[in-house]
Amino acid sequence: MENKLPTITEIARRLNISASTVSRALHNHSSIGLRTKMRVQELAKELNYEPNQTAIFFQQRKTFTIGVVLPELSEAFFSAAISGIEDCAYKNKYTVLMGQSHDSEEKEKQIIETMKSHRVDGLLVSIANKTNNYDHFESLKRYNIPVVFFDRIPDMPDIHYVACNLISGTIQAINFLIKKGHRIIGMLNGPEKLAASKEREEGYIQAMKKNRLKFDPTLVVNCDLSTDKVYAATEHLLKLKRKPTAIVVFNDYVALDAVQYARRQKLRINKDICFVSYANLPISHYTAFPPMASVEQFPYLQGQKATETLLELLSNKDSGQEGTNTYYKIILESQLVIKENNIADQVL
Amino acid sequence: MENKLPTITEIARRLNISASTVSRALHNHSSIGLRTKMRVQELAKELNYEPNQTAIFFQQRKTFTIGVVLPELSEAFFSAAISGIEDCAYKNKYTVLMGQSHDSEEKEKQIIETMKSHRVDGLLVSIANKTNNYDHFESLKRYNIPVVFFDRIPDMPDIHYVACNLISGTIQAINFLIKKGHRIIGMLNGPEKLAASKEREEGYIQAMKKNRLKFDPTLVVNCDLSTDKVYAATEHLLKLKRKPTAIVVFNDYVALDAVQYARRQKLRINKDICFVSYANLPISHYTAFPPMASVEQFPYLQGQKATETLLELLSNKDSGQEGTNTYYKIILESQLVIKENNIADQVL
DNA sequence: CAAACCGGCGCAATCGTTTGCACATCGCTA
DNA sequence: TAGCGATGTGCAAACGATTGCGCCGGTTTG
Repeated sequence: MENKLPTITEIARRLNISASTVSRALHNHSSIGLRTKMRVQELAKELNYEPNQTAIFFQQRKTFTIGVVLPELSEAFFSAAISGIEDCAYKNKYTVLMGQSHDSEEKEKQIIETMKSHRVDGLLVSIANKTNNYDHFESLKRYNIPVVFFDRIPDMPDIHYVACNLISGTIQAINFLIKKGHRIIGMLNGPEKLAASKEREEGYIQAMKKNRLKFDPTLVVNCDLSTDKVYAATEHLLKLKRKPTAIVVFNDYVALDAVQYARRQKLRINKDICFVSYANLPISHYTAFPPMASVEQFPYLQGQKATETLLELLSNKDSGQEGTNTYYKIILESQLVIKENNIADQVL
Repeated sequence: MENKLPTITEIARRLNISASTVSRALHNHSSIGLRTKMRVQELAKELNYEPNQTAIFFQQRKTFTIGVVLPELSEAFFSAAISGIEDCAYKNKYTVLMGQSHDSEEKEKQIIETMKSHRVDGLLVSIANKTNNYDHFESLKRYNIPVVFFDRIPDMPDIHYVACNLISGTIQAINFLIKKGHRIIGMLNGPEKLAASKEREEGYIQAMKKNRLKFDPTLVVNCDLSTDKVYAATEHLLKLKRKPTAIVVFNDYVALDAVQYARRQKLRINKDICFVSYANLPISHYTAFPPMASVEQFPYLQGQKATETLLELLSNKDSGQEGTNTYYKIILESQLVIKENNIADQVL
């Protein structure tokens, strides 16, 4: 029953020709006679021949596989991103090898090792929260394995990346709040060293300046994104003497927790306190107190663009012209989405 | 700059010994002298040697890769499942190749082909909604590539699978509703041919019987899960002469839409009409009108169990004893989770 | 008529690793 | 001194596909 997969040699044996002829026949090589081609292709189909990719990978030093390393598959942002990655890779006949770092630097390193030994052609990486040391990426460079970072970008020179410009989105968000009459606006930001956090703060500062409002650093708090810390950070903001009437929150999940906290304090959402956040997750449609607006970061698109970029790097590499020291830095503009039909505004 | 990856042959050349000795030294083979071992391992470390997996895969006819095929990566259920799969695979030194069918049979077939040619050691599959024909799975069997299905199980004999027993969960759900005083209970079910739909209906029927209530088939409607169809199905149920006071809905997402529809009809949720659903998604905590209860299906655990099962099949295969015609049919019990702290019950 | 050419095909090397087997060297025993 | 078992190492085949090169026979060309 052990149905051996047919090989090119087997076909050659049956037809009394050489393996090289079979190979060329299957590739429609011009130097093979029509009769032979036909015979080969017929038998190949009959035997259900399929080339052994592992042999080809080995021989060609190319696996048509890209590795994806990201913190958490079950987070909506990343699952949308990987969906975009997989779709794009699939269209280009690449497959996707996956690993999640769970935000641990150690695991990230190990995954990169595994992927390297699997000889992925290239990597897409969204780095772990806790990663401080970037040696493992440097080593990839030495071995000429291209990497495109997306969303969570390390602070390294000479890298390719795709990211969303959060500055513009943040400015839009602040402008929106100011137009609504808010003057004291807090920011519940993520971990300080994330570029994403820095951009949010940068946007915040710029927007305040443009609106001729004073930038008050005490209104910006950083925290990691665990529920406890979010509660604490929200508490901190709400207990300030200059108490904000609106808070811009790191993302929709965090906003849910912040809202939760505020409600426990008997604050009326959208009256006593307003929230604006990032991500624009579809679930917000259904939540009791969605943020008034959310900055869309287009994860699917980011995944897609990152994949396209990587594939381009790979094709340049194949065609020999590698030395080009240009680095792709692709910035998507974020986009503030204002929520209509806020359920909380409706009658129960 | 083109830093060639070091090979076993390179190490052998430098040390003036043979490649086979190097190979054995690196594997700590007992027949290699201590001195030689040391020298080899030292140089290997110095050169940062890493075995070329593609060569090993090729040689050993084993890739330490499992393929995962599922409908939609960005759905919470599947992203949790794949998270479990990846974690479990990683622990056992396997990597995960991914493909999403987007519920298309055609794409599912193509992905299976790709994975076959990538020589994955085995597959984990949750089948596409629209898959009717199972030939592509039969062919895997012929080639002795083990498959473990999870969650969405095809109606085939002699397969391995991991699934959640929804009957018990459904019975719990109905019992819960009956205890709350409901007598006319509707069911908004998924596509008829899904085993998951059948189980829900089966549970519904059993629960009604046990409670000595008449089973009224008109109270059960099937629909695909698009928003439009859900609206239509909800409308249908709510316009019945024997109008239900509670509805058991296919999953939390669908429940959100059903709730949406009911509210547009000015129905008061949890008063005029109650909902119970499946999945127990964390977002339900934050939604305005979460179902009163939800049947947890443990996606992460399912992924994990499915992976463990597959790995066991693989290790049996390696140790030669394949013929065993036993099929793993692993059933997890689902679990009704009753939502406390229903936001809708609270004061705005 | 010889030379050049070309279509059609096979030979053999290559990729990096593993592994069965043979071989050499050693000390030890009978 | 022959024989033996360890011990340590190398040889070579194998995995399946690709590809540069060369060979053979036939046709065209000068």
